[in-house]
Amino acid sequence: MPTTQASPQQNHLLGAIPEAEWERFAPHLTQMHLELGEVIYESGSNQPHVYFPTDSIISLLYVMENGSSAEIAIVGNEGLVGISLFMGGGTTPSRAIVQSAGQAFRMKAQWIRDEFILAGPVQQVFLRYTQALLTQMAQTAVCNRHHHVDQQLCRWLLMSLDRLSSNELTMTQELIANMLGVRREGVTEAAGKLQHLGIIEYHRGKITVLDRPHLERMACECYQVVKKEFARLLPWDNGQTPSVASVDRKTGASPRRSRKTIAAG
Amino acid sequence: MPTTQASPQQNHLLGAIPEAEWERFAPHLTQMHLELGEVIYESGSNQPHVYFPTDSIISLLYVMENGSSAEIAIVGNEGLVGISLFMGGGTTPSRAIVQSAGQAFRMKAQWIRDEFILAGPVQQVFLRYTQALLTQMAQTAVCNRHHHVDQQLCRWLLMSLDRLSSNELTMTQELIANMLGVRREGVTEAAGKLQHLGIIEYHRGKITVLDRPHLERMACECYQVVKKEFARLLPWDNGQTPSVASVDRKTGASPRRSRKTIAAG
DNA sequence: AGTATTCTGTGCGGAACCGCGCATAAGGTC
DNA sequence: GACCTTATGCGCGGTTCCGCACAGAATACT
Repeated sequence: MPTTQASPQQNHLLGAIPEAEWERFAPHLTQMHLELGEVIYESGSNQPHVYFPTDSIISLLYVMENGSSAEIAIVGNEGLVGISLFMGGGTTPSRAIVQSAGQAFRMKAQWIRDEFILAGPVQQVFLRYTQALLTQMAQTAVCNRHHHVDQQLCRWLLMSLDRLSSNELTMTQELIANMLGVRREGVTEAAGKLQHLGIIEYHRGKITVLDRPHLERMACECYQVVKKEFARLLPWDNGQTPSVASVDRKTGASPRRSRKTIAAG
Repeated sequence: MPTTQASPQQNHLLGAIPEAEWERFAPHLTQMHLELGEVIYESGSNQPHVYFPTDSIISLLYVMENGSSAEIAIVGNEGLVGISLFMGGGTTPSRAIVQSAGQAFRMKAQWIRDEFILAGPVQQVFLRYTQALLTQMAQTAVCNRHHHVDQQLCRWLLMSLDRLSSNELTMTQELIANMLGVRREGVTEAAGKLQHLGIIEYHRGKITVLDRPHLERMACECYQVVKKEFARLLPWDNGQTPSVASVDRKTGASPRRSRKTIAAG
């Protein structure tokens, strides 16, 4: 597996860390390749690292006693996995699993804690992200209650798409079903409809989105609510255009600086 | 309406603030009476205060475009309403509404921010609570996905009960239905079953819990998951016995101090 | 006391999903 | 090319919940 060199700033949270803090922060980052299906973090166990995905996607999901599961939230290059480390709990009841293979940077728990305790800009950025994540979870609850599988599939595809640079997902319907917490056949049916409408196209685990605007129209309001809240809370991160430096607004985060890569893991 | 004098420490979060910080903190608290149905906070609007319920209960719920709603989380004397103030966002997409009338203390947004920015024990306590709240939301999402109305009603009754000192709730089935995001008739049916089993008894908006252990057995695992996580994250708050000083564990929170009441609002 | 309002109970048809079993087909492997 | 594994398609009966309509009963109002 080629461990491509990636820039830490491809993760928007890392990209938002001001120069002064970055000097302390960067040396402790290690690049990782994350495999599809890899369990980054198991429910209730101590989490030794915080992960900052660049082109990978990680799902937080809860697995019930009877084995069925449901996705709580999804994390890509806009966020990080491991908030319990700086929030104080150390563990969470959910599992973190790689939903789309790719690169991520990670950092030892202690370094994060040390930086966080300084209560500087890094803390502010992480807390804002935590609130955004909270909104995502809340909206997932609402969506699970009120919306149909068809709409939820659209929302899910869009959220995954936002966290990748391409319009193609590598993901079987079975896995999507596990994330959404529904039957595989339910996803088959919903995906079939979308394919007939010419919105997506898929073959054995490869889903290509052909008509994104249409997909957005078919999704429930939940998608937009979460997206807007992320844009509001993390204004430097304006979704679609990750690597373009954007104007900072009243957050104490300074603009991009020269890029440098970090030793690969 | 009799504005009974209450002690701020009846709120477990306030009760966990160490003496030194308390000196700064307490003078800015004002006691309030909250009416049933009162909207403490409206979706997207700026929130001028943080609320610390003592014997009131506040629900966070999201109201959809079509008017239907779903509860995201529930806050009683174990917590606070208004985390977005110190998390950095200032607003949230959800509404906060009084689900059970009673007393609460509140504090101006700016005072909370000032205290929070000191990054001391108060910050630690609030962040731990935020993580607990996050768990509650996550579990709500799971519960909405997988569990039946019967089980959810049990969970909801238990969670409300935990936040009150009595075993009686003032709450119509219609309101419960709005919280759970289901039909009123669904709640009628579920509640009817519980009544037939002798677990609860209700008459026009008064619900009395007769057999709590049985209720717990009928609830889904979600209730225990959230409860345990609260106990772990907020160890001074051991549920059932609010006003008993308990051993502190590695949280920087010191034991109870002499009680004093604050000017009523 | 009489009336209005609110809360709860019930029934019916329909929609969305579930669990299960099995058929088909697309790729990988040798 | 033959085989095996994996992904997707489809059908069937059953359950849960929805939307709607309406009836009875308890409380509030005047």
